[in-house]
Amino acid sequence: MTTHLTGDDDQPEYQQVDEKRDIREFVDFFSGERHGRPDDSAPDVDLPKESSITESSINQRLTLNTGWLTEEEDRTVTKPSLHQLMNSNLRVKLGELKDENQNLRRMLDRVTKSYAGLQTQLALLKQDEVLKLANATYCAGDDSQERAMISPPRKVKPALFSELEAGEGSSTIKTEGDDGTNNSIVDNQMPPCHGTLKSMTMPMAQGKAGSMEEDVPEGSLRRARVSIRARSDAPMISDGCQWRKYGQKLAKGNPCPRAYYRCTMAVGCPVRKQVQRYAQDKAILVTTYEGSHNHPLPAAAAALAATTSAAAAMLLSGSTISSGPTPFLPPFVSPHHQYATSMASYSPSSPYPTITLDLSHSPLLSGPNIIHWPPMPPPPIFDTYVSSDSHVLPGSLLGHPQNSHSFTQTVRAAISADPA
DNA sequence: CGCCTTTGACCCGCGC
DNA sequence: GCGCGGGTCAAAGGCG
Ligand SMILES: [Zn+2]
Repeated sequence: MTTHLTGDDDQPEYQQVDEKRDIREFVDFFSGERHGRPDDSAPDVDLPKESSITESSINQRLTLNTGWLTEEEDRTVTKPSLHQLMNSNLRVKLGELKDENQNLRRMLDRVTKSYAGLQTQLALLKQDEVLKLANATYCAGDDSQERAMISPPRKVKPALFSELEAGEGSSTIKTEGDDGTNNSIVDNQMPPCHGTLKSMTMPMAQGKAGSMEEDVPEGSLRRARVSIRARSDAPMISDGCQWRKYGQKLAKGNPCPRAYYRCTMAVGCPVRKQVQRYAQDKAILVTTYEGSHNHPLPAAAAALAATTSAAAAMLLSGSTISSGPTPFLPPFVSPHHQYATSMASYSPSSPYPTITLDLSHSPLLSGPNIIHWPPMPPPPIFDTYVSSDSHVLPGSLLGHPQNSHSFTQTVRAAISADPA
């Protein structure tokens, strides 16, 4: 599991290099989106195939990603006079786009770095935990959770919960408690490196039965919570999993009821999630995930899981270090970072350590309803890069150019709510 | 017909 | 022991 990570030091580096390319494409894509419409229709990225070199390259990439765009442009630019006019316009636009691209690129860079850092931390934590926890609780497969177990009061029973609030502007992830949940599967929280892979590969074999020591003794108690916040109009976030509502209650402090969902993708899947809205700001949706899936997850779900786990890891690592009750930023995230892509905070409110990841300023999040991500994330370009030899999923999140893409997608997807 | 939501009852831990 | 609050169960009904 950690084998890969060991080399983290190096990884990030070339990752970046490779990433730059991807980022560029990525960025371009976004910029187009922004200028155009928020949604799919947006592909209007009207990059002309002007004369610039970069552009051509960009165009190519775009073409790869979304070929149709270019075509459209072609059509539009049929007339000569129009052509000229458009050219100038386009140039201006291009300039703007470039700027934006740069900004976005930087941001992405940071995000990527943060992510890499998280991964590293995760790996380290994992190792530590394994040693420490050896008997304490078993952390077997899951990574994310284990870090969660740092050393909270062990009474917590519920296991891992993560709330996800999607929003355009901000999203927060909280983690609390430790895991100890079961077997290894872990779904949501798993980092791509280990977890995802595992979960994907291993069917539900373990379900509940698999784990022996686990927590079952008390009756299915788990410990570890991760919460994510985002703003979304939709009632629920589309995370790639299928859920069945099994209960609803009014939270005492909140006029808005809290809904309880259970994963129905597999029969015995222990994963649950709760969705809640803020009374004051109904635009904010809080989704809490708990448990580990005992079945393979769709890419989208996996990505989200990875994100969550990363957040959890960050939280734990941070809490361990600073143990401060107040919000803190992970080491790898520069505080001054204007984008403040992710922020973790420790909440004293709950018995367990609670981490909050705040992506609020991340522009990436800003599209409320984007599309549903595809089940498998193989964007054209990336495919060529990665899918050929490595597992698309895990690899992408881990340390490939893709991961930035995946990450982003994850977030966006998370945000994009499902109009259920 | 299968899957899902709804909804009140029920369970359980916790504080008094 | 009691009340409270959070979480879950399961019957009943809805939907495609
Ligand atoms: Zn599941």
